[in-house]
Amino acid sequence: MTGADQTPRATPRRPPRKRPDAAARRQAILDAALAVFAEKGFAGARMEDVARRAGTAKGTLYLHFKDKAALFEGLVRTAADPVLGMMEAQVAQFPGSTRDLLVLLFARLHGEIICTPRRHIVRLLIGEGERFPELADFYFRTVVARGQDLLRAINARALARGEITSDAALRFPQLIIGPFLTAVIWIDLFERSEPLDAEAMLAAHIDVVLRGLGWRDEGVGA
Amino acid sequence: MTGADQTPRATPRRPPRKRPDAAARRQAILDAALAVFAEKGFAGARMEDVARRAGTAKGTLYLHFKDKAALFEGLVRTAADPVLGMMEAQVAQFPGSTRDLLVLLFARLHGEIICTPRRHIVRLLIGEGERFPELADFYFRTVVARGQDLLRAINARALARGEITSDAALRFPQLIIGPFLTAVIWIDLFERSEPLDAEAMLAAHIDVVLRGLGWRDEGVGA
DNA sequence: GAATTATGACTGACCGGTCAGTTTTTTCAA
DNA sequence: TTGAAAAAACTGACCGGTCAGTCATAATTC
Repeated sequence: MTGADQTPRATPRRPPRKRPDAAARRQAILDAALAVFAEKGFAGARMEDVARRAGTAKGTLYLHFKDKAALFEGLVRTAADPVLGMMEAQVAQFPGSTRDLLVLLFARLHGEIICTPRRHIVRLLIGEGERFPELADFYFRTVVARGQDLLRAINARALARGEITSDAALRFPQLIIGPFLTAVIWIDLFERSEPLDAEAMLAAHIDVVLRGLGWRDEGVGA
Repeated sequence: MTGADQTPRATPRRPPRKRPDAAARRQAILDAALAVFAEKGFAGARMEDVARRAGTAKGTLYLHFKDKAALFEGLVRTAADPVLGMMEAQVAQFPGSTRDLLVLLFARLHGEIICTPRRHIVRLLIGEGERFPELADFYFRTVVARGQDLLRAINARALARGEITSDAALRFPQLIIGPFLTAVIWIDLFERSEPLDAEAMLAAHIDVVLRGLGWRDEGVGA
């Protein structure tokens, strides 16, 4: 912290810390919430634990979020939005082959989600989604639908460039994202029982799925 | 329990018992538990609801299961075991092509899991598994490890028959099962937002993945 | 009538959300 | 510049409700 105006410990009633501004505090709450929700699930997470970890009192949480569900929603929104935005931008102006594009995107998914606490959000949503339909709907609109559009765009691009021949992934983008989901789940649940090299698995997935969609190295026109 | 010394005074024909026998009651509890856990999640499920649905009092539950976690464990065990056993038997003596075998297995997964309340167990496990490590370990041993062995056996068989050339699915059985998981999750969470024809998706998956693994229609030897 | 099985009221712990009170920051008149 | 009051931010004890698990009692069986 700021070393200049540190007050001596003589007066215990006086917290020397300056108040963080609203945005910083909100972010601290979200960070704490991610950790606690990830560890305990939605129902099992205690608001008091979130508060303690964020360095605030419980009441303060309710100045920033209406209730527990709103906190969770805020969590999903802030975690997913930047990653998706970045990917959309990259797809929109990627010059190289579709294979290189997929390699890049899965590397992003690996680095930004699988290897970070963000992956817990995915698993959390899966577990709690059915009990909170409005949350599942929100997640569908905010993340899933956008992700599907992204995958469809990639597939349409590959078809147009003559790199692949099958439209299966256009009809079922789930076929592309499935192993990523599996990896997220595996790491959280079974890593202790049997470690998984997610990066190698996703690389194998790209190979298999592209070949399965009729991959030709240079495309039809080149 | 020896058959020789039947109770002298009792009527030889068993009068219809008013109380259901232990096994039937246990099954009734498990059926009720599946419904309630599926709807509310582990933490949200109330033991009293399970009891009411099973037609017993709450205390009776504790005559059959030590606590809530033991009930959940019993649920996982009884739901998964028969399906896996059936599949193992089928794979062990299947005469036809690997494609036909995969079609058959995914049809089973569709009919026995995706289309039944059993699919909720999968989703439940994903959501709650990290909070109950011993449950995740149990599930891994009971279901996941067996499923992997099954998939590896299928892939080894296909390689041996010269039907495919890639060993990717031997190294990562997750690539085969991924879309099935995705389908389970999708149906529970997003069916309302965007319906998914799981059967068609799994059919497309088989096509893509077999082609991706280097499928040859007749195998090398035939 | 003894043994087994079932019951459901009860208990103790837990937790989301509130709010009266406290501390910090801002405002503004002198 | 000052300092006093108003506004804003924060706190945590508390409340109301929930629920897993218990156990004294009752019902059924043999």
